[in-house]
Amino acid sequence: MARRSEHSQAEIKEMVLEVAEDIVREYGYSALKVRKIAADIGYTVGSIYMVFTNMNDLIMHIKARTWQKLHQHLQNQQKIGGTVQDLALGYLEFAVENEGLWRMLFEHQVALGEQVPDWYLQDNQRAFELMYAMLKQHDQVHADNQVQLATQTLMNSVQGVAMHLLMLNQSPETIKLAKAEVVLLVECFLQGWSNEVKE
Amino acid sequence: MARRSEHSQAEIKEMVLEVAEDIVREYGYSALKVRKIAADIGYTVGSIYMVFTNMNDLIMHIKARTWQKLHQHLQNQQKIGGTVQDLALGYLEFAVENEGLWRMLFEHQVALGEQVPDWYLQDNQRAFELMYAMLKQHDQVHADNQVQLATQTLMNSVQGVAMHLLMLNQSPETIKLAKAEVVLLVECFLQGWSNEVKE
DNA sequence: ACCTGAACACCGTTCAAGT
DNA sequence: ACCTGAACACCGTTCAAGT
Repeated sequence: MARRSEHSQAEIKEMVLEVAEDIVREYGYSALKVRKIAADIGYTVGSIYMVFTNMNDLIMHIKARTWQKLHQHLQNQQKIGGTVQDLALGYLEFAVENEGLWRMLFEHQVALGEQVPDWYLQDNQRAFELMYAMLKQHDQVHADNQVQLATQTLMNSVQGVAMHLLMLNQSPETIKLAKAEVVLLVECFLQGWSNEVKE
Repeated sequence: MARRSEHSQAEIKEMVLEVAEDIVREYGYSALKVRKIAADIGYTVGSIYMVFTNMNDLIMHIKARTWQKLHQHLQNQQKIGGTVQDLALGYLEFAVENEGLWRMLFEHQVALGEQVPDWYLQDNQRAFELMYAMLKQHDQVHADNQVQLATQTLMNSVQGVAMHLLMLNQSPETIKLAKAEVVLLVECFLQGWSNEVKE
């Protein structure tokens, strides 16, 4: 036993992430266990601790990758002439289509008072960049930091609407309701924001 | 051993909820364990299963009580002439002051595809009622179901902003930022909403 | 150097056995 | 009828021992 060297450390790391994501997609975050991951990649538990310091580390990497996937999703569906509303609805769509992974972003939290790693926050922030660019483009009156604040506010709001949807049972009706909320949110917020007086 | 009858079932239930909330407040949801609860109330593990069917049941009751606490908090701080913004900032204030309990509302989720109990949803909804009343009062143009939609949208949005705050480390600066986001959100949303054309 | 798998401490839940 | 506490299955993590 031992010393198989069939896969490099990097390959094992990728395999772990891949099967872990499959588990979360299919059975949800609560079903994610080391032994299950080990069995699925054909190694034993100890191997996972060669490539991740612990479960928390592994989970943070999956969460970071989910933000990357969201960014990708928003980028892919972005067309010329795309609106802020399209972007917000794209976010909601991603959450619905990736329920398990998306819910895990919030079901798992660092312990009270613990720090979130910097590389994680970067991937989190990057998913908001497209919204910043879009607001910036359609606006002349606000300063950069005001656009930044509006971006954060709007994205966090959309997140809140999506969160409420996924806390209930997803159904065609609840999804329709969440979409209506996002549409109303974007519509009202943008109108109010563009009417804001310059300082 | 056994047959102490020092406390009624109802009393034990209340004691369990009380110490469980203390644990979550101080150490967070991840520190909530049956054995710890049992030790804190001076009973053994088995006793907890006399009054709750399982941990999930206990947790759902704590979460329901947190919504009740939020409702209470909003009701208490409501003055004559209070604005929508005051209400939204009151929500944020509650989340900051009750970080552990509030975070648990979202850290704990029912399993993928599982149903949320009805009595829980009722307590959740009730915390939104004050906002509905306030929007209704300051508005003449919208139909009831439109006011309902606006209430959901606004409350979920505030929730999203608060969630983002509590995912990071709470600090005077991040709290100030979250407050600014809530203020901007309410201001812009309300202005846009009141300008909406009647159908 | 890489990987195993037994061992450890801890977890939620059950239930026969005491009073 | 009420409550105990040992037992069970399962969990994340470690690390001496194999190749």
